[in-house]
Amino acid sequence: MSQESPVAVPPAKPRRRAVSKRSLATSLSILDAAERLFAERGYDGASVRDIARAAGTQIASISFHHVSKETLFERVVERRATELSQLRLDALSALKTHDAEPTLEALLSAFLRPYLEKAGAGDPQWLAYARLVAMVSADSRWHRISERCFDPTAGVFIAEIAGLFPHADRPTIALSFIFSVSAMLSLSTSTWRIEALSAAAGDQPAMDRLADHLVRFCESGMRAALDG
Amino acid sequence: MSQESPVAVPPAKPRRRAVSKRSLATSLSILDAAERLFAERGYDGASVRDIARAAGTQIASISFHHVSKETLFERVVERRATELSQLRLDALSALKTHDAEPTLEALLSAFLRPYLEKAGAGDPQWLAYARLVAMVSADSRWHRISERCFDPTAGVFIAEIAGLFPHADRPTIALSFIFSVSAMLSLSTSTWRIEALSAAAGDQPAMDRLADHLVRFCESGMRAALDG
DNA sequence: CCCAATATTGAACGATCGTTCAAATTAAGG
DNA sequence: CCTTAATTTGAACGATCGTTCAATATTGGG
Repeated sequence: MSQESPVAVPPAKPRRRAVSKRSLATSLSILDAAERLFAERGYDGASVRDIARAAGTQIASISFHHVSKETLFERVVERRATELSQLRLDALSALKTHDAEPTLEALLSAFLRPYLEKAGAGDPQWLAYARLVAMVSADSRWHRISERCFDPTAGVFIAEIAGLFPHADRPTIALSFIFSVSAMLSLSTSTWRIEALSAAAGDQPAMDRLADHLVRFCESGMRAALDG
Repeated sequence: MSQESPVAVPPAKPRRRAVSKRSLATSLSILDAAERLFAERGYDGASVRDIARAAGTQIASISFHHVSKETLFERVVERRATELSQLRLDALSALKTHDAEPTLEALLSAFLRPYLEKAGAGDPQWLAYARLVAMVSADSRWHRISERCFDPTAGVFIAEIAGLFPHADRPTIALSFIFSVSAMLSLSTSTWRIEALSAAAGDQPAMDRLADHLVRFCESGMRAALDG
């Protein structure tokens, strides 16, 4: 309201400075630790103190870099979701350049395989990620994340599948698609994963067999449900 | 160590008394409220205070009737698991009296339909239950519950299916079975359930179509995965 | 009906939760 | 190099967590 001096006030340009390498490393290690602990114990089961300890920082750094626990969770999910969506859409466009009409198996493969390959490479962060997706899909609390991160890409593939089954209505196709996605997620969420998946992690042939099994299951299941 | 009086001590028989009707009602309403809140918010997300308030009792009554939050959770899961297992095994034995060799579709139907019929009857408690099962299956913390409540019955059905596919090895059959179960659970855990399942609850024809769709999907998926 | 076992109540316990703050430290830009 | 914004630190906040306790009320059995 009052001016302390009559001199011309400089436009007060708050110059932005580049982020330091250390700051970026801190922010990243928090995301990694949060991803691991959220996947292990769920959103409410993982405390920001545990996350900070696992990341090797202070709890206050989490608020500084990621605002709050809730936005931290959203950023953890979003980070890999965008990468995974890109891989799926790339696989889809690669399909559409080769053939005029992709097969159902090819479409399902384009959607299902990118994650399985990431998890099969043995990256524990990717193994944890599927459990996060399952949590987000199941909890209405995270409905916003689901809409923003997963639904658009799923919609593209459902539309493609709809082209192959002109006589099937959209809800029926969507239902079959949900069956397929949940079967994929079960590879990471079912407890037996220790003896099957973890043994297959880094073991590419075993992971390939798992992926083949899944694609064959979903392809045939869909065809039976949509042809009738 | 020291005897206060030399008189013969009576054997101190602590006579058991019957539980009052009110006490039983309290214990039940706690189980119901816990089932609803655990399913809505997860184990860590639901507080015993919220559960007590929803049940219309005091928090201390929860400890009195159900020891701790952890055993309360176990009892909530166990209650319907035993009922559901019985329904499934009954359906299986009914199958085996009619035909010498049940079909794959009949086996899957015997396993999958009992829950869908319970949920389809419109009981919100049964609708919530599938979300609990999904939580238990995904969280290694509840591995003990899973082993005790779900694995035995699943093992029986997997053994039956193995009889139909003599050339398929057990792990492959188990994997296909997990795909099927996760597809069934997705009917309750996927967020779209509000508009589809709840609308279908009480609407028997719609629920029947959902169940038919699921059984057809799993039957065909399994056959494709196990025949190859 | 009376007594003892059972059940409910209301309050409190210590522990941990997510968040916030001022002070200290680090590093980028002129 | 020096200034200053960016970042890290350690401590503290109020709120809520699961559990426990003594006191009170209720109920079944003789």
